[in-house]
Amino acid sequence: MEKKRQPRRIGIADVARRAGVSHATVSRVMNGSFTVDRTIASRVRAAAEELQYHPNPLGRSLALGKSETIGVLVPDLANPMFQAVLRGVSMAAAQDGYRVLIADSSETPSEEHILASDARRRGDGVVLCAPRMSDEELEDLAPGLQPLVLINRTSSGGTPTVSVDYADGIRNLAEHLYALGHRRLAFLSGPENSASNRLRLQGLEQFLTERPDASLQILPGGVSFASGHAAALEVLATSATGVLAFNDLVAMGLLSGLHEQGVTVPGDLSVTGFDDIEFSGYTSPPLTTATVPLNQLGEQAWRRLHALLNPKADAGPGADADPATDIADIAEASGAEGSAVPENTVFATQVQVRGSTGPAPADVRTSQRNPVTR
Amino acid sequence: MEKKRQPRRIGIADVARRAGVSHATVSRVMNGSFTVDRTIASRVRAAAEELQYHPNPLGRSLALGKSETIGVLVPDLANPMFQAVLRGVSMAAAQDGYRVLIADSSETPSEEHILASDARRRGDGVVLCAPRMSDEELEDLAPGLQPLVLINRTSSGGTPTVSVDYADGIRNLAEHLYALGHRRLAFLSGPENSASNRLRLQGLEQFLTERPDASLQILPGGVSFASGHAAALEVLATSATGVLAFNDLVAMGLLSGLHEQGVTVPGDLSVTGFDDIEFSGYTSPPLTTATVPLNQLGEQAWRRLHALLNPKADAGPGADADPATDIADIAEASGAEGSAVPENTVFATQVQVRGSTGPAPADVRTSQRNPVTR
DNA sequence: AGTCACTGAGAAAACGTTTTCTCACTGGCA
DNA sequence: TGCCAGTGAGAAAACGTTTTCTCAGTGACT
Repeated sequence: MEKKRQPRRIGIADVARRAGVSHATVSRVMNGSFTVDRTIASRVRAAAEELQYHPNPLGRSLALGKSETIGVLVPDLANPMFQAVLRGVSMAAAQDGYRVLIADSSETPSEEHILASDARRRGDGVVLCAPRMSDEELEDLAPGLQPLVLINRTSSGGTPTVSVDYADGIRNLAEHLYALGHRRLAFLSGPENSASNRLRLQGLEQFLTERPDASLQILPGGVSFASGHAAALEVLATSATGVLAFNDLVAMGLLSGLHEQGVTVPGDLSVTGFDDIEFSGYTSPPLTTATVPLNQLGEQAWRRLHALLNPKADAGPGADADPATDIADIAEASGAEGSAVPENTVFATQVQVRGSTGPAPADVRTSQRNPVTR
Repeated sequence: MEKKRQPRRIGIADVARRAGVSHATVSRVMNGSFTVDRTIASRVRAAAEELQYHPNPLGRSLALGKSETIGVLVPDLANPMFQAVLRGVSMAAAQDGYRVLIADSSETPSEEHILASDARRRGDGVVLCAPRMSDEELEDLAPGLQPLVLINRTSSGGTPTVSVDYADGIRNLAEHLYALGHRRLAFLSGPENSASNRLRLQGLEQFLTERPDASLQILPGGVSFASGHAAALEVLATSATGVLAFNDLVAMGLLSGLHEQGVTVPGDLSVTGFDDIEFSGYTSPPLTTATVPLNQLGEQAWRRLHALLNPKADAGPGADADPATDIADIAEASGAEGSAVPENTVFATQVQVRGSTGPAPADVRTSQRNPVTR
């Protein structure tokens, strides 16, 4: 029989044999080392070309101790907000020659631990995007995940965080409604253990202290279009004239649900979203929301991670050569003084006024509605 | 000085040493081999637990020759259609314990080659989602990418393809407009080398032969919201009363552009999209479109790839309890005979009538409009 | 002419697993 | 007691690279 026609993919050994040199030399040539004779180098390159040789990334990663791949964990890939963030990370990482491994926990906090660990081990670092796990769990997990960057969540261990000023954003939205005459507001809250939800609540609290004549009712909500849709009746059961939804998705669901109930927006009720996802400008009516630079959020997360992965020239003179000591640098830097560690970045939001908000109705609408039991 | 406090991550060797056994035994225990003594096994497990040992996936992949990771190449992560497909693949793959590496070519066909090859080499297989490269390039590339599954594109080499019946879909949309009285139609076409665009054109051609009294004008378009927006004036320059957009994104852009021009939809002009992306039901007016089961598209792509990766028992009765056998069902269902090679799956679409289409205007609208030069 | 620095390439170790091969040991049976 | 099958675990090869170490060869300088 024949010679077992090429059972396994061609490797560096084949190239070496063909070029009549050693593995080492082939490796040197492929990696652009200039310590190889011109003629030999070109011979190797020719052999590689003829054999269509491409180095196996696995072997390469193992030897190099890095895979130029990072993991990104998101709570739900169906959510446009996370899609946008993921895209921001991916684009920015690609720019620097890195790839992204996606992990979707499907809004299941208990899965996050495993997914994050796995994603981390398969790459050089990981980005946790709005993880839903508890603070304790996050603290436990974070040290083992380094290099790690968090989005919309913080951890004590000096882990870089990229986040959005939700408190300020929702306060501004509330102010916007207040300025339109709304005094009775409702908030469709997000997941219990969502950090960004807590921030929104803080912002609203501040709003309430600043505007004593305003009232706020907090309704249990969710994070999806469906939960917004489902909340329509509950919203109508309140006396609120302005509703702040947890995010655009919820707001859009609410809009849809209200429409089915024959409620006019913003005539009867004003609605705001949050995030300014791509299509929030094209709902009917277009959604008033707080713009979040989602792509930049991802991009910045990558920047941070990249800095962690390449702790290159930033330190002062007399930098030591041992790469392992940068751990010490990191530990040290997290201190108070203005050393190498960057502050956590917080993105500001901007109120984007569209059609879903308008002046508070003049008549007392509540009297016309059935206060649903509860 | 100290003992060089754990410079590298702990490996199988550390566990072996601690448990007083060899690497091999640790490996056996970790992989659930039953050929290990109970007491030793538990000792190993204890050691692994204490050391918080997790096998390095890189080493594992190298030895096993597989990484349980696949690559997915999409033309543009910003496009909700591809997001949905990606999600479908990712969810389904995760169900089977696989991860997804994303590669976004940013609608740059020349990049696809490199990105696809890289993604392929880093994983066990790859899904090419609507690649924009030329047929020749695809034919060249496909053999080197196996195991490979194509979405909305075909290749000669027996590569499984999962696709959408765009021809039928757009024909049905055209019929829908025709039934509403529209006779002069326009098509905002997609990318030149998009296979799905060609299919749409074929479907429209068939429509024209079936409806000799209808006319169609083909306008160069694009794939994005922006291109739809930009095409508004050009559309108005035609005498068309019904416009078929390449996809929902373009249709939404067009809607937006038309709105700015003061054109009423569907009063003055009817508009259709394609794909039924998540938010097309919430534009103003809601978009009439053809529903494409995007998630299923991705899911099915994964099924196919999975079948290629695990060419396991599919023959004969004595069905195993493994739930994965439904792959065989699918293959059988689409094939002529019950053989192992699955036919390409084609998903049907369904016209989703919403608010953006209506009866053709009674008056000859063209006379009221300025025929723009060209 | 002899040493020395230098250049360039091969041998071998390293990365962290899995798996085949090999062999020591145990117990049953003749 | 001696043989044999069977069990279970260690040694070593394999996966495909990169990189350190080593050393042969070359030219220059004293």
